[in-house]
Amino acid sequence: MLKVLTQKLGEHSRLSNEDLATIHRLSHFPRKLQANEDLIRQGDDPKVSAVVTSGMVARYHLLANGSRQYLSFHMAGDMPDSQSLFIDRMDHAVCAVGAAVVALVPHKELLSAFKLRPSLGFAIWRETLIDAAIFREAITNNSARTMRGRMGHLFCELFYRARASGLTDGTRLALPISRVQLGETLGMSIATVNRTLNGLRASRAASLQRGKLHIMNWETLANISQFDPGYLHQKKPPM
Amino acid sequence: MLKVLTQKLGEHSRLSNEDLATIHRLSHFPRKLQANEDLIRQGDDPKVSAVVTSGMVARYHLLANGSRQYLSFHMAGDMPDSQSLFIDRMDHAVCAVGAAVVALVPHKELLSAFKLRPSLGFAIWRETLIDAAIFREAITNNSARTMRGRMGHLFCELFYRARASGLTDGTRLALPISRVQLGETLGMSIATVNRTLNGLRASRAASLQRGKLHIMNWETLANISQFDPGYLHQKKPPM
DNA sequence: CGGAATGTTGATATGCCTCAACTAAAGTGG
DNA sequence: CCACTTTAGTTGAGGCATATCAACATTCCG
Repeated sequence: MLKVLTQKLGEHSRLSNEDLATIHRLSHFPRKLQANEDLIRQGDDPKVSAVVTSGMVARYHLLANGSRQYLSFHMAGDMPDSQSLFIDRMDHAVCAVGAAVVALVPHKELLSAFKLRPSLGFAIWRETLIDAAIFREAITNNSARTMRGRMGHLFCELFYRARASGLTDGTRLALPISRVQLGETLGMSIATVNRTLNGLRASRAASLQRGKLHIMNWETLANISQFDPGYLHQKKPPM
Repeated sequence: MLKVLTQKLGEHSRLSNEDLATIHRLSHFPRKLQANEDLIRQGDDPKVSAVVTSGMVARYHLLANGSRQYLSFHMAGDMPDSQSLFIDRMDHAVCAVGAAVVALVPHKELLSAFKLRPSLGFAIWRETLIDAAIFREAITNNSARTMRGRMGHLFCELFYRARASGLTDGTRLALPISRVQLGETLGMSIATVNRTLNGLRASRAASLQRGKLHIMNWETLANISQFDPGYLHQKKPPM
């Protein structure tokens, strides 16, 4: 079940056999999440960290008016709450996007594993730094790009990351996200979400229908959104 | 010279005397930066990490059209390029905002210090996680708040962080940032930067003149921007 | 099959960007 | 130290992109 984690870490870090063995010795408990169910809430102080096993989860800020700002999306192998290892109170929440399964690993075991094998800790530290790079890119995306560019960039990133982990189906990716959520991710109104989606489909770049993202033309989409995968820091680019 | 670092880490982590001694044994070389000078460029692969000694530095993305998206601001004690410890190619640049001095510490020494004393590594890891929390807040700020709220929130955050490190002068803080940079931070045009600044001053909340941020009324400003410092994860809030 | 949630599209209003003209400040060389 | 140049800041007018509102269509789910 933690195979997804070693695979993910392998995308950017070199792990020794000892490191791998240490990971596979960690206890872990599966937890199934329904679509939209919260895994962690803002203000929580969890004693376990989650590794996504299947499906997709998202981080979000809960705003004063009750609406949300989605911050990032996480798929198989990702640790969406790695920060809770070292930070007590959650400053954001994590919920399932569509149905999902996570494996819960006790903080205590992770921390002693890091003390035993620093290189393993460094790999997960690196993973959290890549998370931060993704956040930075989101700042730029939502602040400096057109609506079209924003949406295209999000689609490029999600598809690129999923493809690196072998989660895509040719040119398609399961992305069970609503229009409202897309708007709360990209900082646009629902009406604009729809019109932008229409535009991308009309340009034969990408479409999102019934929870499936279809990349119609990668070149076009990457061009529209100025997508440069460097910030994902993968060892070998799969495209 | 690394005193600023131990003080900063002390804001969120408990360090043993051994940890402190290990930090003070690190070699470090000062580097003076002129206003606007780059410390690191996008694409670099630095072998040293910087600790800000005085002044302020900023991270930014360089965009295709030559303009910038500023991502974060860092003051005394901060490590604006801690990520380069574990990630080879810089996905963003770091420059001085006004004149600044940094202390450069070789990666090799930091890494062996972490292996020797995991708790020290964990403290700096925690620091990078707080950085990530600040990035997340910037996503929300630039995506979900009004122009007024955005600017107010940035001012609150910078002032709050500076105050925690004893870098403020009553209600004033040196913030040698131009209108253009402010616009490239908050995703607004220069004209809007000015009008928003006028609005905040007219509301007697805050003003920015000749590189000095003046918090005229903290309550008002925090209210305007829905500022909640929880995400900064400091042990004891100074206000 | 019925009700609720989600998605779609048009009309209208408005906040922000763009452009432009101007002012103030800072830096430079004689 | 002052004239000159350059850079940064300020403000108004106008147009446009996007939010808002509203009506309706579709899908989902019990």
